[in-house]
Amino acid sequence: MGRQPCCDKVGLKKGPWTAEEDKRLINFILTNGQCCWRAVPKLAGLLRCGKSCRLRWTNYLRPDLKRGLLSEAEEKLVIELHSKLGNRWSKIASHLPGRTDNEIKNHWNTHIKKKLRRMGIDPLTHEPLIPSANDLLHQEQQQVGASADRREGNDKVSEEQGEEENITSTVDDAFCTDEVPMIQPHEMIVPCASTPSASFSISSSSSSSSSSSSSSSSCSSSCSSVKAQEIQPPCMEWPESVCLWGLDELNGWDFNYAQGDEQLGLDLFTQWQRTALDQETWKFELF
DNA sequence: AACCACGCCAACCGCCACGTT
DNA sequence: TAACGTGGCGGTTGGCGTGGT
Repeated sequence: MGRQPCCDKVGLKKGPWTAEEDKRLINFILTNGQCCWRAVPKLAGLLRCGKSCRLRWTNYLRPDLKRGLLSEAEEKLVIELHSKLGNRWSKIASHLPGRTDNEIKNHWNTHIKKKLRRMGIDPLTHEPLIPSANDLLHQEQQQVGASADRREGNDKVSEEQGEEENITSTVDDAFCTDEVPMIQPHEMIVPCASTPSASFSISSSSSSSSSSSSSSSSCSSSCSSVKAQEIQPPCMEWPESVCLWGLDELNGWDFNYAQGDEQLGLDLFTQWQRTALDQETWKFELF
């Protein structure tokens, strides 16, 4: 039988997304909502497969994403959740608003794993590591070096260990997954007073990567019934991530590609730019 | 300045689950 | 119930940036 590829891969672009592609994808989703990923590239004028578009949106372009390193609290949460859920990154991500499974997975593999190992904890089982003969030898050699370091004044290793023992113990004491607040769609995008009637909310289907069922249900509705003309330009509070793109880039964007509702797209982005500008100003004031 | 090694992270790939026909 | 289509998930890869030599 053989499985069909998710899309016709011939002639499709791969690799890093360009600003222009991002523009098109964002504008398309702002205009039409998330629907039928397979059709998105065609409709948005992108030479990408639908899967790639979905990944780009959920992992990078979604307006409710937090950027930057995970905070200590978030890290604690990830460790605790991982001990309970294992490598079910999307489930873990659903407990961390604004974080994606990919991001958490990356952070786990690059930071947390190492930390846990340094603490003598198996990152897979969360049990204390049973060192092999080789490890013991290696450890012994390291301890000689470490004690030399300590003599120099900075006891980095023990400091770090102490800190992290603290982390796990506090997590064990205080944490309960049931108590983790889940961000609600309406909490991500705050309607502005100026457009109280705005019914359009992209967050309704993008609250988290685990909300697959809701996303598919919203898809069916937005696919069939929502026309671009019916959509009020959304008024949203864009997170900092959007602002980080820099105004020059935003101002340089144009939305004149063929399929879209050009005026609507323009309105949407004018609004986006304005909000971005506001937040940029706020950032400047902050610094 | 040039080279190399390493770490990080965005993106890809393949499999799976689920819904529809 | 089987076949198929689609979206989602988790593992892996490769490009890029950075620090060291």
